Amino acid sequence: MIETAKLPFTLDTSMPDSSNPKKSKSEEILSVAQDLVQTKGYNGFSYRDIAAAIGIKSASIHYHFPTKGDLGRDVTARYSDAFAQALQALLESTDSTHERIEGYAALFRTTLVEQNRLCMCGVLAGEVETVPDDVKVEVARFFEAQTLWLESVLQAGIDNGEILSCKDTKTWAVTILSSLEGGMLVARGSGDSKHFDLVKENLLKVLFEATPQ
Amino acid sequence: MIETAKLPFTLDTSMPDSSNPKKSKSEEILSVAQDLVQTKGYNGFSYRDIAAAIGIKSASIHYHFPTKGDLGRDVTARYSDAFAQALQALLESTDSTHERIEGYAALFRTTLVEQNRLCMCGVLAGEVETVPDDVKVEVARFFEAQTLWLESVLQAGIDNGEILSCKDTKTWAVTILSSLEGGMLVARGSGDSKHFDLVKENLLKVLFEATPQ
DNA sequence: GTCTATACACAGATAGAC
DNA sequence: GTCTATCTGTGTATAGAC
Repeated sequence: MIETAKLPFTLDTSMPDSSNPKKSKSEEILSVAQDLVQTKGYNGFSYRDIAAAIGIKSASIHYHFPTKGDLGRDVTARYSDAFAQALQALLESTDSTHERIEGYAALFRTTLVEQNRLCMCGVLAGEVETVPDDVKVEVARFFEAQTLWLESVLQAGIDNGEILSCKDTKTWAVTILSSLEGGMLVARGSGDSKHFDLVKENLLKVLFEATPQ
Repeated sequence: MIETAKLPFTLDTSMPDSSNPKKSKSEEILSVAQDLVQTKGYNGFSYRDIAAAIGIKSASIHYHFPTKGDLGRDVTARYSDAFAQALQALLESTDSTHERIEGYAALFRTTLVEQNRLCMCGVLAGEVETVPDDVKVEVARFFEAQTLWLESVLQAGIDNGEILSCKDTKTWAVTILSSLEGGMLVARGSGDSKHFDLVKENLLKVLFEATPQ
């Protein structure tokens, strides 16, 4: 159950018609923009790409998001919010630290394997020098939120004895986040998503099996 | 000594004049292009940026590299070659597996902290869908070369008893590579390179201290 | 090899009709 | 809200003089 946890902001490219419960145009734009950032990067798409994908003209996008910086800021904040929501749901779905970390990794895996995308903020971090300040701030906030969530989960795992190897929750939180981000990147660059699975499995093995010293 | 190992392809922005032993124009262009890819991404710079940095006109770049795809391919291949050279030198500088892995991590750290850049192929992996096929191939080759080198180093460490925790060299090779790539990315996105150090320290601690089961 | 000049497509963005 | 039309800047790339 946890294994199949999905981020609740999957792009519904399969339902472009009116069968959806009337998703607003702004939401539609943000969905497409999110997909484009995650697959092509901030500098790898244009308003015209978004417009073509949803069947309007690029000028219309400016009505909803005056500048690309506005769109970038909003799409990143939305991604962070959706992620935070998924993490909260994950927290409430189980008390098991192992299941929580598994579920956490599964969020990344779903993005990579099922959506064929990367973590949005991982991509943006790679081109952070070229994005507006508003976007930079959102990227930093995302990573901080991720580590804080992981730290609290790890601390709970230490408290209930599930985790023996972790002395510094901050260190392990950053390690988990970095390994998964890097695993996605290497998998993408290698064209083989199995690389991500190797990293994820090894990471959890080490975290839960290592002997405290 | 190993700690301060440097990649031998640092951009010599400090020496733009003729005091250098006559670096060719093509090399100069490649140096600037490398810096730009590592800091802004493939889609985050233009021929004009390179031209401005070395004091010529963008049209002149086309004489050396007809298309941006040509430049992208060559700069990526050059990066891979220089990296491979550094890895070979590292291999010959010590027999200690620990020192080798430390030295390996130091290559990434130097890039991040002293050069204020990311791994070129890490950046390119994030926008791989937008780069020419030639570049894609080079990126994949880079990651494969990295894992192969790490595997051989790990195997030597197993053979001489330095490493006890590693049963599958492929798994650990990809884990090390991914952790360092991700650590760079998270550090960059967070604006705090200490995050990289936490990941690197934890990674080596786990690899060399973990108990075999 | 590097230049000027230029072509051409596309980028983000705005004005005003509907 | 979306359109057409348009502006202005920038992108890659080429031609031909020097």
